[in-house]
Amino acid sequence: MSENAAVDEVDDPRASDGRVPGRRGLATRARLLECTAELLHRMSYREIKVIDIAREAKTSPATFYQYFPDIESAVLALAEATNLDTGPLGEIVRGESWRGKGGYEVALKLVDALLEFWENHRAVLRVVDLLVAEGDLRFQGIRSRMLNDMTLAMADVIADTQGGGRRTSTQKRMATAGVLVAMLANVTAHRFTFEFWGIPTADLRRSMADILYSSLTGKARPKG
Amino acid sequence: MSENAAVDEVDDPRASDGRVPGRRGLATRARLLECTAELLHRMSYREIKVIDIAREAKTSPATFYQYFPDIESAVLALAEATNLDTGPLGEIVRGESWRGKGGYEVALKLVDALLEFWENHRAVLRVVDLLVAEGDLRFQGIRSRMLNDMTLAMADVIADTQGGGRRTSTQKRMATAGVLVAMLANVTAHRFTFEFWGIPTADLRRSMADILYSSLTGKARPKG
DNA sequence: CCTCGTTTTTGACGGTCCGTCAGATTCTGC
DNA sequence: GCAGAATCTGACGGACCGTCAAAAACGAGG
Repeated sequence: MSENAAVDEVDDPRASDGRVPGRRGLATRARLLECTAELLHRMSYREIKVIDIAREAKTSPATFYQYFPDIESAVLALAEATNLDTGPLGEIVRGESWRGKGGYEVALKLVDALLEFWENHRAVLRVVDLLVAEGDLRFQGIRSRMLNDMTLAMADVIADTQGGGRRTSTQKRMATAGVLVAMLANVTAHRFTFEFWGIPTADLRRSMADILYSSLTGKARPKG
Repeated sequence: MSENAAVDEVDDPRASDGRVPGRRGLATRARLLECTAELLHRMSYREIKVIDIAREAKTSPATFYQYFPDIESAVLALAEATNLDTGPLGEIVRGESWRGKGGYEVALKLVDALLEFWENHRAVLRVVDLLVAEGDLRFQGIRSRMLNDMTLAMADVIADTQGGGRRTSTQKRMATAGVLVAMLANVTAHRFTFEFWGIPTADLRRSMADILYSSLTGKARPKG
């Protein structure tokens, strides 16, 4: 029930009293989202209080509650509003052939694109991951939708390069693709942790490409 | 500074006023930890309040603060106290040969052991992951120590089965091992998410074993 | 078993942030 | 420039926090 309300909230933003906001209201709402994004860059999600957002937006806490039931919902709306389009990543997977010697280059390209994508949306993605970890289904949904395209593309590559669907079921290919995407997303997000631990990003990049290439094509990484 | 205080807290539990607790005090402290663990099974970490733990332990909030500065520290102590020994997992990696046809069986065995390990410590590990995601270095440390053995073991396997250290540097092998461990830990932890998404654990298990096997040995998964 | 110093527990309090509501303020069409 | 709708806000009760001084429980020595 509360979940449905939140979903509606995103599609058709209503004020807390059920009326549809007009120009001014929508502007205020947008300003609140901007300020939320701004604060996410400055401090960690857990530290952000409603009063902080209100102050930043030069308004009062009560106004915040006019548009969002809580901070989580505001961040949800922000994540929906942010352009988290991984289409280009899916296209890298699909658009070039994984067969032959060029395949490994595609793997590297995908890893690089993913690292860049993460860098561009660091602030929002960090919170999305966090709330997914907390088991929030709404954010689980955002994350799934975001990565779905890439996963499907990878499953296709597996079918293409390995037995064309006769040797493994669609479901098994999806499992492998899902595991790979989870790996990529997780390692990318924790790049800093690895560096702190003494593993440079360059090596990480190479390792991810190796694993990707061999798991998708079924062949060992080409030498060199 | 606050971090050092917390580390000391675990090694040598002092009360908030700096004195060392006696028998009765230590018993109370232990009871508080038990109750924290109990609550972690019943409700999500975020929902747990100091007053809940105090009520459960049949004491007052002030008593809680006598032994822990906050809930996070109590959970930290709990995680330290819980036996999170992944030694057996490292031994699976090291103890049997990955060469030849038996190698794939070892991969399956490791994945199974990991799934079981997670199941056994679900409540605590979930919180550890959560707080790592929030960037807490103390929990990062716990997690690293926990998975370290397995990572080193995997790096050794790579050296053993692929070129004996001449073809790749130690650092690169550690990067690959680190990525693999991150993948295993992450997928294992989110098993439920995958199932919700329509991917059964059986397929996940198979995919992880495939990726493990091919990445560690450099060979494609044996047929059958 | 009483006394006294030490350890442990607790009730009570001031503070922060939450979430709500009724009334004040601003807008908009006429 | 007025009526009614839309938007904003000050003020409040409530949950939980973290602290402190004082009460209670303990236990060693007489």
